[in-house]
Amino acid sequence: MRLLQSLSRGLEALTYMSAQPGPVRLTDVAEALGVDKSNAAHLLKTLVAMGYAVQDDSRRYRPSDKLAARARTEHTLEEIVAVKEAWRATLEALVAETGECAHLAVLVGPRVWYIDKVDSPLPLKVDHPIGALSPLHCTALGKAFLSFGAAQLPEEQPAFTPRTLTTRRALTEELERTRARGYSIDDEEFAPGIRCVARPIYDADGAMIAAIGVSGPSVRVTDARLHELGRIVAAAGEGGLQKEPPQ
Amino acid sequence: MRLLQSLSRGLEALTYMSAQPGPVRLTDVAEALGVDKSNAAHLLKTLVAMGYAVQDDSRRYRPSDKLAARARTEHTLEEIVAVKEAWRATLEALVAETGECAHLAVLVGPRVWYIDKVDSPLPLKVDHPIGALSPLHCTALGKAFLSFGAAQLPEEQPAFTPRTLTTRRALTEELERTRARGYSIDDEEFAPGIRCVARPIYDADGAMIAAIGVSGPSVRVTDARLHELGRIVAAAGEGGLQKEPPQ
DNA sequence: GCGAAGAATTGCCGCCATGTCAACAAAAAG
DNA sequence: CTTTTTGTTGACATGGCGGCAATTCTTCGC
Repeated sequence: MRLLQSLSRGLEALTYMSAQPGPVRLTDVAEALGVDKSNAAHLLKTLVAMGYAVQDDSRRYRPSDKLAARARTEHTLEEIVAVKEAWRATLEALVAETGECAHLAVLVGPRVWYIDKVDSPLPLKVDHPIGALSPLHCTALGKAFLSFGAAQLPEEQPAFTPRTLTTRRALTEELERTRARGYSIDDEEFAPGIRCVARPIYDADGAMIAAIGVSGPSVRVTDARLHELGRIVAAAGEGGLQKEPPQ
Repeated sequence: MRLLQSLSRGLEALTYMSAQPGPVRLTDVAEALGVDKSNAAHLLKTLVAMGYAVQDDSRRYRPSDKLAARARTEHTLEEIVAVKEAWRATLEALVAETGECAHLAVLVGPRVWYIDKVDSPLPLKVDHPIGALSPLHCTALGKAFLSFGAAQLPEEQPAFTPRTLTTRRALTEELERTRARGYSIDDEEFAPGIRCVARPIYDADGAMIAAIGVSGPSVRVTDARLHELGRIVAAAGEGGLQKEPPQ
């Protein structure tokens, strides 16, 4: 079996850098790999050009922060916190405009994790606490990830209310409708009396990084109001990040 | 600038695999990269031999699960949420035992991000909301990451109170004391009237993944009480995860 | 501020590692 | 069971690669 030596050596350089506590010099890599420093330079330049390493200001190299994310199809904590901070104003604007509460969530395995929220000022309100986790198949934020992001429909779709969609077929059709609509809907599927809409937030590479949504009690959110909220949420987003995946 | 084509192509194969939802066939990689399938075979065999890809039973390839671990300076969201859920009972036990509030935080760039908390039942209490971010150099949770984790001392250490340590020398000495003690201390350095202690939580590989701490108002937390809280926090932790790095 | 030492970059050249092709083997599909 | 598709392997030609040396840049010590 023939292996490619240049590829092996490049990956060895990457492995070496990953094992070091801090950024490394070019000569360190050359010594560690037992190659000429000009070759080490070519290796490192290639890793940088391909996005697997970065070179900092002091001419040192370290593995790219995107390396893990690239491998796991997941974003770094810093990217997630950056989105949370960038979209805070949009959450506040949504609450100001709609009177209902607004949430932001990320995907964690088969669940969504609420990372920010702005409460409604009204006495009757929805409240998903920051730090809470919810399922994908019966929440608007979760359906956003299933429709527009990398989430996979979990093996089981337990019923939370009489309105929960629990068959693969019903959910697949619902996700098709969601994609066509541009925003997802939870119509009292997760909790009785609560209706929500949500839509994706994409990163600069066009991957879905978060979902943003608005929730209200069903006594206030009529059918017409639900779709109005959906359009408002679909149009919201001026946090300096892309709203839609690039063509 | 000359890049190494074999290395580029190998990394392109890795990137392609990372972007696919499931394992890929050899011919998929060959088509995606526009190379002959025998070359794709050599590329993939090399990635497998170097530990960056694995081949499953159906002759398909996917990025190695260790890819992220090999290169990462960060944990996945699932690992973080697993820690949060595993340590919830410990937070509650700490509050029951001490009467003060307890927090859990992760490292995000040059800050800590509060991901869980249990409030003190007393009317005078500390409250860092879940989702809040705080600096490293003047919080107990942050100092835990600086002492026991991968955090680097930021370039600037602004004063938040008259007690904030703001020189590199003073902070380096404080972090040495913290390592010797086994828990970190914030002695009204971040906010007047608030004292905190914290200690690291490690993952199975011995990397620090989170910090857990207890905070109280200084009118209640005397010098002696502060160290007592430190010892309690240092001894806490029965969430099924390691408390200390492996030898 | 300057000179020395160390680190990094760049151009060149020889050669062997690599890419392609074709034949063959194995697995999947009908 | 047969056909098609996918994967493997050996051979060959060549251009991509590795090392060397010169040059440039950065850091360090005085």
